Amino acid sequence: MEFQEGINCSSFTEVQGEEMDLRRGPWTVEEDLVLMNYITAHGEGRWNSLARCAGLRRTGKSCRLRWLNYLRPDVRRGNITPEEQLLILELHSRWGNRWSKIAQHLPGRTDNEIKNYWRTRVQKHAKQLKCDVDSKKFKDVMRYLWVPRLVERIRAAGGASVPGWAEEPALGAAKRMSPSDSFGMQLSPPDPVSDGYEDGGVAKRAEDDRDWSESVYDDLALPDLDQSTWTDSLWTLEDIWLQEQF
DNA sequence: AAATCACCCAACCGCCCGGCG
DNA sequence: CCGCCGGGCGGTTGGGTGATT
Repeated sequence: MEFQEGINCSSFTEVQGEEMDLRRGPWTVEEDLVLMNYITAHGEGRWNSLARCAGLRRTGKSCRLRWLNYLRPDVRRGNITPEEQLLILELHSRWGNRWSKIAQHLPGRTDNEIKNYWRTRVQKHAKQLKCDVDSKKFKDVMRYLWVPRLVERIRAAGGASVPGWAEEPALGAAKRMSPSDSFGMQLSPPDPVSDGYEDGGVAKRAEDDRDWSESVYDDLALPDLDQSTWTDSLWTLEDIWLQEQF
């Protein structure tokens, strides 16, 4: 891959651009280097001309995506921490699928990563519950089972698995979302030992994804109640709790 | 050991919006 | 006002990989 940085971009005509067959698919190490070097030297923006001037046979969009989602120096990768999960749950409940907006509150995480997390994990749990992620049923399970459990995991881990950042905002979110410990407990949460959360935070996805939802949901005994009444009462209690807090 | 399955995630696609001539 | 273009966003897809049979 030749590096075209020296070429005057204005002389790099549209015709040449059109004649170049654009590459697609996975990025090579060489392409990554070219892109990083070019952005280091010239900054980002103007992605189409950037792609041309850097000598990359990629669309501007492709370059932008590669930079933002992968090459940017401050990009964090790896498992989503419980703190981050908590924030995602809370912010999604507030803003819906506004992934970029949500990502702004999770430093180093990209909208793409959060979106992937939501689709692969959260929606899967909803599927296991045979309901929609937007349904009351799922929101209740999230709020009264998932969130308290995440809070517990964060506390058990000392609440600082992401030094300097996640501790406060995530627990703040937890406080806003979780009515109270005692309230959570009244709902007879499942035995943590039986559903894969006893490992003290050594997050193995298989354990996270173990089929907890059915047994968990059975514990709630929802089918024995009129569900709308049940959920309505939960929301009411939540409102009361919020009023008490603020 | 091989085949199949399930999952994850990087990358692409299509749409939309705002700026500009 | 209109059309074009760049950029951003959410949705979707397909390859890679690890788990399971």
